[in-house]
Amino acid sequence: MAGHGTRGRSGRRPTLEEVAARAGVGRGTVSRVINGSPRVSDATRAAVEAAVAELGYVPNTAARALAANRTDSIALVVPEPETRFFAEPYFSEMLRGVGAQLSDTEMQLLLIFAGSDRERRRLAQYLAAHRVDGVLLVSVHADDPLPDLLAQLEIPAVISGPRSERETLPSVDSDNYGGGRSAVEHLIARGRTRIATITGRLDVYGAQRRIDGYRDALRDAGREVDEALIVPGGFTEDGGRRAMTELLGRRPDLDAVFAESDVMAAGARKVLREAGRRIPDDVALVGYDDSAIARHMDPPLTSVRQPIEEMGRAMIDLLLDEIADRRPQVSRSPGRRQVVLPTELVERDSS
Amino acid sequence: MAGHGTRGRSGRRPTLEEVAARAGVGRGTVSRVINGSPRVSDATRAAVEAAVAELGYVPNTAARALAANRTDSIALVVPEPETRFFAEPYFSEMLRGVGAQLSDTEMQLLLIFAGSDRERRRLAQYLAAHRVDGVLLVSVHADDPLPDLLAQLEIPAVISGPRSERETLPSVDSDNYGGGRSAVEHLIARGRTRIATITGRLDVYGAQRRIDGYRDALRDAGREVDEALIVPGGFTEDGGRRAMTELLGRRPDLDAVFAESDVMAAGARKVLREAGRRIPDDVALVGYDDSAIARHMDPPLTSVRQPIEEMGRAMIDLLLDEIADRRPQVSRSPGRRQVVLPTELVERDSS
DNA sequence: ACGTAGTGTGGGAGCGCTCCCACAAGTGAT
DNA sequence: ATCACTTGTGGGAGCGCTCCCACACTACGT
Repeated sequence: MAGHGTRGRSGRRPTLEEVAARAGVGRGTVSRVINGSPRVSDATRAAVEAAVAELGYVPNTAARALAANRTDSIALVVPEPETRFFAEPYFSEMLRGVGAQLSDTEMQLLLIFAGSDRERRRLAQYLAAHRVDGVLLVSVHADDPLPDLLAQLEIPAVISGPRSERETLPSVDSDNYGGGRSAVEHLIARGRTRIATITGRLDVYGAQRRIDGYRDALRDAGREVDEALIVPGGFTEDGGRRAMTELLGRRPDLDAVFAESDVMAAGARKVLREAGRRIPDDVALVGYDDSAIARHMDPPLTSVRQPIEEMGRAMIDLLLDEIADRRPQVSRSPGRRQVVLPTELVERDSS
Repeated sequence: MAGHGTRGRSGRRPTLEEVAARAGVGRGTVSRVINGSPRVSDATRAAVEAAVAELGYVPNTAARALAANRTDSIALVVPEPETRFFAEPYFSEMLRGVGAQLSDTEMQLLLIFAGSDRERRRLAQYLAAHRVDGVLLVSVHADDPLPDLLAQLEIPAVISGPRSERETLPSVDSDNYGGGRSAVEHLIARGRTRIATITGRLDVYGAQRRIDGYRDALRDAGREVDEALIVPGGFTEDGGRRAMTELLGRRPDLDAVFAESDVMAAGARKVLREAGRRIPDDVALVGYDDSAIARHMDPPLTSVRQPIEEMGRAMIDLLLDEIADRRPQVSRSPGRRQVVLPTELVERDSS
């Protein structure tokens, strides 16, 4: 219970200076050992390490940040409200990936909400103060001023879900095109002939890509694309419901629906059920996101899974690269860094 | 585009000293203005504020932390894996509450995962270094050493979901007892006579309280508690399934089930369906958590809603109090601070 | 013998704040 | 006029690091 690497639970914490005294070396040497510099003899290093262990020394981050002018922390900015980001699979899975990848480093993770105006002003202050070494951006709209602000302040940033095909920021995305495509190919393989799609918000790049996948899958299978079978659902359940109603009115003979989110699929399912269509017998249904809703739907919903956790990991990798690149003022980033990760179709009973 | 509160987008940021020079005052005075001390004349304050605005001054957090020996940040510790915490309503809602309440302050939020051993060691280092002013603990098991560590280090902490009825830490909880009670009272009011319950993990205090509520609701209605109608489901879907199967075997004539989580309700629902029981006609079903699963179930599931966002807010309130109380070494906390927030029964079609 | 490179190492300077002591100036009682 | 406060202000000291220059000391050439 006594001392032994704990040294006065309530007393002052030991400083570099004290470790140096204990080890019989200078302050600079201890600093070198702590920071893993190679320019230290083995004997000295061992002595310092012993002193560190005996005193239970832990570096003072604030002092380090002040002296070295870096914070060793990155921020995950959540453009909060009403975003799909807060929905089930995204948030927790991405965080899991981010956390896992970060646990190998000394970096800490800050969570910043930028929903309200107040929060956004606060964020701007925050960034202006350079309180983080880098920023992770998620589900940012095309017209959001945040990326520009970051560029202006020269703060490294990585975005998940690029805003367009010519995203300037390093980005991580899942293969929305491939995801849409695989869903439709699956339906075709199952013998469906009149395949509709309920799309997401058309101002979201990823949603567009899913539609592209839908179109190309049909074309490549030699099918004609019937524009009447493409209806927007805005990523909401209610939107899905309305879209499905619309579709049933336009093309009563459809036999499959690809909803570009599980939530919209849930809405569509209700309408189908009310219309007396059986799933999957009369109409096959495929969703997107592989959320809890999909797993618990009746029947369980076939859905496109995105590797969200991996995306989180990839974002951290990119960001750390970006930060490292900027440290010595030489060698700018070689070029754009865009990562696209594959999706996976999870087949269940709805198709 | 020029200067004007932005001052060299890539140049050094202005310091207190520079603001002081600009305003024609001393360093101390600027510090006082920045920190809202009342001991500054109005004229001086105005001059300083003008200088701050002109230079676009933002305090350097690291320097402040070093000099004042506080970090202005708190950590939310997530004892990651397999926790129910990461499931739908909890994580995002609690974070929303925490974030909202924090946005009124200068405090920043750190997210720390403490799932693996490695992460836990890192966390211990982190706390030993006093890198946060306070800690938010969520879904901690009764035998977790973390609370003791925090006490030893004298780091203020608040726990959500007390570990037992004599939790020593300040805590925030929802009224699990009342929640369980209201679910059962609702079923009684609906004329159900043989009401079973599928419980959570028995080592979780909150789960116990829900069972207490179940028991008391029956007793107070003059019913007898049939122990055979109480089966543990461990908070998993599979557990819910097994428990339901067991229940059907023991008491084929039951006409209502209170599942102490939506996930278990989903498992129970499947078994009921396979057994040919109609919901709610033959068997009424009530869940707990009011998650997406409940909203999207077929039929939509009556469920007990916890005010998770408010819980997050309350946790921050408690923690900030705790931190403030500890600053001047006088006046210890007057006593235990335990907050219990009411739940709400959300009635849907399953009951 | 005398450079001429390395290696290790010590410690001064300084990062940008807060804390607090010293002190000037004003206010009101005696 | 004197004393005792109160109010406002300036600036020294110091928080615990990193950076970097200066200085041994060694090990080779020549």
